[in-house]
Amino acid sequence: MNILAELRQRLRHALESVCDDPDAWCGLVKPAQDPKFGDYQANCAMPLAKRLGANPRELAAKIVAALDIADVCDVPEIAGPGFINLRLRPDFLEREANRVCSDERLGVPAATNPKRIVVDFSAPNVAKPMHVGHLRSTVIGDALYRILGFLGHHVVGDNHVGDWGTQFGMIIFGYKHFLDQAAFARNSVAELARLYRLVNQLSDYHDLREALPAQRAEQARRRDQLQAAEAAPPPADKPALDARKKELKRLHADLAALAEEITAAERKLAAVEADAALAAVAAAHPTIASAAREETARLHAGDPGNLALWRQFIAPCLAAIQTMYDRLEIHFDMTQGESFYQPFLAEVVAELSNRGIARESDGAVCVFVPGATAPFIIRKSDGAFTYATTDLATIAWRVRELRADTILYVVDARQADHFKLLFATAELWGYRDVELRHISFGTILGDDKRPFKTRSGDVVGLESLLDQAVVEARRVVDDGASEDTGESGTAFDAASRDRIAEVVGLGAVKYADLSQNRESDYVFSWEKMLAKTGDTATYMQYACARVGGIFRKAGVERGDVRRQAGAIRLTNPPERELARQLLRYSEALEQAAAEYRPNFLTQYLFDTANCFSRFFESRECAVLKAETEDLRTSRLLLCDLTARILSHGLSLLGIHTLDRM
RNA sequence: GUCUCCGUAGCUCAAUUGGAUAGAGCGUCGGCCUCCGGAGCCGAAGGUUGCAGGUUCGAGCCCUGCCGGGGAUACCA
Repeated sequence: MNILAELRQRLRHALESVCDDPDAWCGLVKPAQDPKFGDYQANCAMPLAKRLGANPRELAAKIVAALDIADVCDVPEIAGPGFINLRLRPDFLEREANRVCSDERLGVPAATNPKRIVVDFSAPNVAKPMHVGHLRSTVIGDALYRILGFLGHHVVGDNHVGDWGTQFGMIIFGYKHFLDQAAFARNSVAELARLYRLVNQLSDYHDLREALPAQRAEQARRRDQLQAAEAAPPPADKPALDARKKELKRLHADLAALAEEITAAERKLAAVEADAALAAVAAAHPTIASAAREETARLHAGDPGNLALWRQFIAPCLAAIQTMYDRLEIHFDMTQGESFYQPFLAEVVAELSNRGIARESDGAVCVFVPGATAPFIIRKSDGAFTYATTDLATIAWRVRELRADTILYVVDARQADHFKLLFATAELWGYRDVELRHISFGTILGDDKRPFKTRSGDVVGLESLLDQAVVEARRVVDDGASEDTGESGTAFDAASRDRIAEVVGLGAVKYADLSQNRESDYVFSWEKMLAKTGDTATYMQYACARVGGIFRKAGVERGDVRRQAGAIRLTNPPERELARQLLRYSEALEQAAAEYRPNFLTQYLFDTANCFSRFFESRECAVLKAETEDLRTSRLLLCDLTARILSHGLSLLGIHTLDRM
């Protein structure tokens, strides 16, 4: 049972006698902020009284009188300006706890009207190695996929990989001109990545070199402009003075940004020119950028040679990213990249054009969404389609073939504008029944608060991050963190230690990302990623291992305790707190699903492990040395239920637990 | 220029969408293994929620204006 939902339902009935729109108000039942206010609180009396012109405390009393919850709560208290405080009855808590104990679904009801939800996540560019930037989409998307699935929805996980864009033109060009046969034979993916980087670097080189004189001229112009502005006599009145100050500051900032851009360009140029061989290659291919674009165009036009190369490249690239997913245990129901939608693109453009939704502008075919400044370009002036076109075709396909009710795009916040235009265009096109949602997440920043890079300027590879996390975890295991207990680290054989390190290490990385509110940017820190104390997956895993320890010491199988005749009894505060917390699992999942925010679940799990630790350490809650046999069974059941919920909750985040660690 | 997001404890982040005395973790300081696993527990210090107004019973959250910082902004995805 979802207790919160139940209380809302009860309140709704009570409100029927007070107002004519109870549905609008019953949502104002919330978990209490402070234990002294009870377990839940209804905050509806104040705003409702205002609307009805009544006294809020009197209205609260009226609501309480109409409220039929004697079987669930003690008599409600009315506090402060009109809060209705609800305290769950001990016998209700016991009854529910015992019910959940024997419930496969741990008290979480399945959705009564399941939806068909497509979760579009991860979506790396297959031509490039995965890096930390891919972690958020992958991990958050996977968690949402699992949570929504457990809640009973029909979920389709789709990895919309980038397998058809300009990067393949670059690789094809690189393959034709710079291939190292031996390296390709040894490790095709690494060699393709090298070719991509090389062509990219050379294209940049020429572009930057061409742009540099103009940039320098611009820099000089702005410097003069700034000097002139600074030399001008300061205006007398305050507003004008402020405006001038602001203007000067802006000029300074612009100039600094430009200078930085020029420095970066110079550094890139120098990197090529310092390497004689590289400089020679660059000189030999002055039009490399357009040549690469032409290779892309030929591929898109169906050129047999390029298509054959593309096929040859795509398989090992997909296999390479698959090893990453295997390690992270990320599952997709389909991996349908951009290339899949290629046959539908022309039709999308034709239809939107014919229906007057799109029109030509400067040679490109665009949709001008009312209220938006930038156009949504569905065909470039050179005739090529864009990812806008692909995304539209993808919506059509998912609605037609998958009967999607909802499509979630787990994508970086920087693409918010793109999705706004995409969704608006889809609506103009007639897709009004499908719910399209951008599950946006913030950028990973470095210590300098700018998008994350290592000192060398490269992004941190995903694999090395995972490796380091596992190595770190292995070190803790080898140190024998729990050596005092008689279950020391040294008691584990090498295979067990590897397993523990892998579970703990990967759990730490995933949890660090999931416990963050996805909307906010966050500063990447190895320390945080590798942490094993505090609000970490390790903390929950440790709680599970402690439960395992208790049962080992008791010589009892966890499943057996559940099947025995005993029952949970709540005889003191730590037991009660723990039980109440365990009964909230359903609420936590609903909340996480409603906002598509896994951090609500991590928060719940941390609170739960915390409740358990207090229970575990409390002298009044000894399990094995409980005062009576009944109490011992009751507490064993509480331990078992705690571990089941922690374990299950973590599994929905893609994180394993261990019986011992 | 326009649009958009953000500013919370020394640091990294929460805050149940307008609720009661703003919470965690890390770090710092002080207590806990004669007791089921110390990867733990208990406690302390630490805040004018960037600033100034406004809306109301009530504001970190909503409105206005400033200050500061990201991001996006016509043919890369």
